[in-house]
Amino acid sequence: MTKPTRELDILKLYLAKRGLKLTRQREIILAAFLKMEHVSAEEMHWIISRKDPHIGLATVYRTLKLLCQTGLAQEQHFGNKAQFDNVAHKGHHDHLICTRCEKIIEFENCQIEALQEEVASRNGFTIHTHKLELYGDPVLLPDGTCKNCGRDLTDNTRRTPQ
Amino acid sequence: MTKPTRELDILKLYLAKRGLKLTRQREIILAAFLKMEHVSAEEMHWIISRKDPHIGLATVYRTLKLLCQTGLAQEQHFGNKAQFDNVAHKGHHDHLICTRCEKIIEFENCQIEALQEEVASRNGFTIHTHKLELYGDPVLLPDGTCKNCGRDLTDNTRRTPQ
DNA sequence: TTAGGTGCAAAGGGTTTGCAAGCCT
DNA sequence: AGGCTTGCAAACCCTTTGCACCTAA
Repeated sequence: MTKPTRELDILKLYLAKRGLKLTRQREIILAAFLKMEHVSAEEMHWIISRKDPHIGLATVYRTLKLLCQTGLAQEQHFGNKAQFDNVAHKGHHDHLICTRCEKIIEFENCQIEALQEEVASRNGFTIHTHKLELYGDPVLLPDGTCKNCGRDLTDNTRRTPQ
Repeated sequence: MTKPTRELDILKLYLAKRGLKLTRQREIILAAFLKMEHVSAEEMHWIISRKDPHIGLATVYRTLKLLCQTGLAQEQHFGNKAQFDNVAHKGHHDHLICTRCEKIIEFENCQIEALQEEVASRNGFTIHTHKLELYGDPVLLPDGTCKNCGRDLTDNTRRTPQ
């Protein structure tokens, strides 16, 4: 039904190992998930509704959690909403969040990670995972439009850190 | 009623400037807040219930948000719960979170912050604030007790990153 | 055939809001 | 006195759960 991928194999293996099943819904959700950097459950629900309008939101939640268990996804909370990151494609990364629009830029920086390890070991811990979010004001052009998204942000209020 | 502090002055000024009022509830909550590094709304509600059992949870939420606006507090989300950090006392800091118990260690690291600025400016942003959480496994002693909290953690499951 | 999975709707937990009564200034 | 605040309860939002009906293996 879906074209075979390395990620599908990972999922199949995970399921087989514990007697779980590969369903049509899981295949559809995985395929959609692999096409993006990150999604919230509701976004995913909306996206796959075009493939099959009968898949329930609960199934989306259950499947995205499942993908986290396989290591293909990673859950991140922004405020009170959760996002699921596609780790399979890009590896671990951090987030630079625009405080004026909804844009989220992903990045990675080895030097920062190294310093994190240092802090942790100084405190008697080994890092298992981490989360770094930078909340930034975009540089605006003279006319008040955002250099990044092009919108006029003169009067916008800031998005607060979460 | 409460002993005067620099923080109380900051709050008074903020309120006066926009025609808001200093109430008994706000004084009680601020005084309690200044004694701790961070609190959740429910913890705060419980703590001040000893001073006045009639203060509602909604008032606690409203007041903690107010403290964020004054710059005395900063809201941080851990999973689906929010914590309010006492910025007034310690300045900005990051969190090292034990994945085995509920312990949260606060730290700050200038080198990491400098690298963050670098990442942001490379992407056309100036950092307004940030959030860094390290999720770590504590070093266990030979008998399986945690070097940090002293509890036996042999069989515990991990706390997941949020 | 038989776990395990699904959809739906209801329950949950944390946070916010509407409103009448209460309190600062 | 007038408007900001409060407490209470209901509303909200996102997420999880219970359950009878499906479905992969």
